[in-house]
Formats: sequence, structure tokens, C-alpha cells
Amino acid sequence: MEKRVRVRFAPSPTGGLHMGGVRTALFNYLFAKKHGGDFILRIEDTDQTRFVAGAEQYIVDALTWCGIKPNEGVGFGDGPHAPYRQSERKESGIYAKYAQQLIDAGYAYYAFDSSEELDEMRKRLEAAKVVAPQYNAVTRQNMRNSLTLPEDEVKRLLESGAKYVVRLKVPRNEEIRFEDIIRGWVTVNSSQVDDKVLLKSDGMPTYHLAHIVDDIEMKISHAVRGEEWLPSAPAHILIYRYLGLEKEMPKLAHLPLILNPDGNGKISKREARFPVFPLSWQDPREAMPYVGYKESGYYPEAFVNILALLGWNPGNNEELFSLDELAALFDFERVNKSGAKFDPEKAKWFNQQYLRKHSDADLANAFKPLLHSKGIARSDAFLAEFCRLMKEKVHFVHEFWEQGHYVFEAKEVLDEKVMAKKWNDKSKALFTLVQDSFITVSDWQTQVLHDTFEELVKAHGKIDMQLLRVLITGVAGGPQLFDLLALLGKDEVLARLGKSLGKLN
RNA sequence: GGCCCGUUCGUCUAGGGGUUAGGACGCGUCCCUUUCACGGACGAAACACGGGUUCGAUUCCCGUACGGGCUACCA
Repeated sequence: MEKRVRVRFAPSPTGGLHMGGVRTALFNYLFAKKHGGDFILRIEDTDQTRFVAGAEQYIVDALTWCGIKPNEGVGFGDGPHAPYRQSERKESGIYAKYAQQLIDAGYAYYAFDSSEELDEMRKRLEAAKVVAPQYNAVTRQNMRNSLTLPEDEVKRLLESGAKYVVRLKVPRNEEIRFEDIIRGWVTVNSSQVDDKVLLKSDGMPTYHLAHIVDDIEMKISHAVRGEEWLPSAPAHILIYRYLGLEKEMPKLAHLPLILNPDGNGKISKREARFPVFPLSWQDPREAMPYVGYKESGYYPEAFVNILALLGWNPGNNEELFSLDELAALFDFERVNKSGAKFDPEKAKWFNQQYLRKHSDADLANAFKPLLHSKGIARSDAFLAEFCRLMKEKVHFVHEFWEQGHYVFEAKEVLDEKVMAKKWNDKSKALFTLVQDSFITVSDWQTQVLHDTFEELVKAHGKIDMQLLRVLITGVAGGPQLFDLLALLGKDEVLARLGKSLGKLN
């Protein structure tokens, strides 16, 4: 019988959760949903030196905003395997227990080397032109550990409270083969794997030990994580094997990385010219916050949609999917092997698609707070009509302001390019005719304005519409002109037109 | 450097032993439009290279190049 699907997202609270992390969480979530399984949030806070205040809460907030809700875990009501924070799980002695099991079976050992001694070893090896200096089957013979020291000396050291770590005893030359759901069979020789530290000198487990213990204890069926973990997977295979748990081992899936659009490498929060974090992140160690997708105007649905299609596709030409649709469609077979460069331009397009799905009234409501912050108020009807006219041109709600602010406050300067190109000595007389004619319009509506203008053209020849637009709005582009004039209202249009004409000859 | 993973338009990708190599973003042209967009139509744009295997390879295999990851008592 197949194991119940149970997957986990297991970040360490060492900073804000960036978009790559969110995507890993997303794929875990989608896989769990697809198979009616469980999605767990576990906090891997075993490195006390890198702990960052607020990071854990940020992770919870970010997942919540995205709609990627764990059904077990920190911040989501815990569950049958509580606690879900490794620093708390350590209290039960569970990691030490598994480490002891490995020591007793001869698969792990105590190492007493100080960090200075380790540095020295690396320097010595580098000087000797060893290509990959590491603590391994060969080099451990020259170090201070329970394999080289006399038994009574080891005992004395342990009893005297000397600092030590527990290391995995990796065999010297052994093929380690494992199957990755996404990549297929991967083979690595154990000579490439170092004697990984399992238990640190502060008593905390390392990631390598802790995640295995927890995955076993929490009955995790699939370990889905980023590609950066692929090189350490062989060590993990060994740990499962030495623990006698190879059969219980979760299936492995290493996701391709999200790469920087320009330049190389994975996305870096410092250099990126686009948001990297789902929500704004203020690192307590830094002065400036990093602006998030949310604060940049992205809908969470759009953000999730963008992430889902980075490294995965449904196999047809469709691109717009809700979280539920993604969950129904998701499959590791359709996850790519190669890294995906993030395209900020396409991200904007996705948001635009979602924005267009909103009603004019919804958009008006979303826009209202921004308008109020400028000290401007308009009726709901006015704003809904404004949004109706503008919505085809914007990617984000805040662009209603950036692209349509002239509706609310007349611009002082008229578009110079258009004026230079189109305004001539006959223009003033012509647009004064327009002004006069508009004054007579009593039913100020799109169609009436359109017809009035047509009649003027019939009587006097071509009257440039863009020029009229600039005279009234100041800008060269915008929504349908007569719709816009109808929205502005007769008084406003005549006032603006009069003011512009007054300044020109 | 070593090890591991990867490589289809600029980017995200579909496809897969015989295809006009498909879609999307972006870009360009045209249509609609006296303005601005949307929309529609069209276009430029890709199988990294070299060897095999094969009647035939972009597709399978091997090399090379390139890209990425890892190389901590960090995850």
C-alpha cells in the first residue's frame, strides 16, 4: 500500500522567505493537495548563531498571504507531531537518541577537533595540493576523534565535558545511488562525501541529522526541496541506511532553482531590480526594507500563478490558473530539470490578467485608499467609471494614479512633444470654436460630445484630437477621449480648456 | 579546482527518431481608430558544438563548450 502523502516545507528562520522558498512551499502544497495528503510547516532553527528575530513570523505571514496554508505546523495550529520547531523538538532528546544509535552501530563517531585544528587541516591539505580538503575516511586518521584516540582517552574526554561533535562515518569508496523523482538516478562515490557533522558541539543537531529524524518521526512521504540540496543527498541516503530506515525513507524530489533574469546565479535580494520577497521584509540587521510583491501591487493569486509556471507547466498552452486548478493539475513529471530565469516583465503581465478580472467597483474600492492618501475624494460612481476607462492600460492598482492622476488634478505643463509638433498659428482659433461649442452642450455625455465634435469637423475641417486631449489633460495618452471628457464633467473641461487656451497664442 | 545537475526563440516553455519545431511575455508591422488603449491579423526570433547509432537525429549515446549548484560545528 502506498504511504499517505505527507510533505513538509522546512525553512530556517535566518531571514525573509524569498520567492524561491515560496515556490518550494507551493510545490509541496500542490502535491499534498493533489493527493489529498498533508502539508506541514516545520521550522529548522538549529543554527542559533543565524537566528533572525521576526523571520519565523514572516514565513507564516508570507505563506498565509499566498494562500499556501499548511494543515500542520508552526503558526498553523500545530498538530499530532508537535512541536514543529526543531529547537523545541531537541528538548525531548530525540536527535541525540538517533545519533547515539549511529554511534553504537559504528556508523558515527566523536570528534574533538577545535575549529583552529580544522582550519589547520584544511590549510595543510591545500598546501599538499589536495583538490577537495575535507574531513573524511582518509583525513580523519590524523585528527582527534574516537576512531584515532585510545578508548580510555575518549572516555576521559567525554566525562571531563570536553567539546565534541558527532560525525557520520562515511565509507572510503562506495557507490551511492539514489533515485530522484525529477532527475532520475543519481550516482555519487562516497569519497566525494565528507564526514558530516550530525551533532554540533552546542548539542544541536545539524540540518543533516535533524531533517532526517523529523521526516521519519513525522512520517514524511516525499522530501521536496531545492536543487542546492542535491550534493548532500548521498550523505542523507547513508544516514537512512545506517539507521536501518531505508525503506521508510521519503522519496526525493529536487526542484530546479529560480535564477536571476540578468547576470548569473540564483536570485539575490541585494542586486535584484524587482521584488524578491512576497511581503516587504525588514531585516533587523539592515537599514532599508526590501519591498515585497504585495506592496508592489501584486495580487497573491498572480504571484502564485507566476511561481507555479517557473519550472512547471501543465502541458498545454494555458497559463492562468488558480491555486485549486494548480493543485488539480500538478505533477512532478511536468517539473523541469533546468533552472528558470525569472522574467519581471512577464510577471507584470500576469498581474494585469488578474487585475482585469476584477469589476470596476472592486478596482475603485482598491484604489480609493491611495486616492485618499493624496487628499482626494470622489464618488464611488465616479471612481468606478474612472477605473472602467483606465483598467485596460494598467498592470497594478497603483498605476491608476500614476497613469490617471491628471483626472484628479489638472497638470500645469502640457505635453511638450505634442504641442511642439501640432500646435500652430491656426490652432487657437480652432480650439476656441471647440470651446464655444462645448459651452452649448447641455447633455454632457460621451455620445453627445462625440457628435458635437463631428459637426465641428464637418464645418471647419480636421481638428486634432490628440491636441484637444493635451489641452485638457496635459498628457499625450489616456483612455477614450470623449469618455474621459464625460467623466471630467462640463465645468472641469471648460475650465481646463479655457486655462490652456489663455496661456497660448 | 573537484564533484553533481542541467542546455529548444532574448525570457518562460511545448514537443519529440521523419513536424512548415507550437504557445506565452517582450519586440515590430498592419487592421480597427481623427486621440489613447484594448482587441484582431501578421512578422522577426530557438533545437550549444563535435562525434557516433540510424535509411533518417533537434529527439538516443559519448565527448566538448557553456550555465547552475555544492564544496562549514549554515540551512
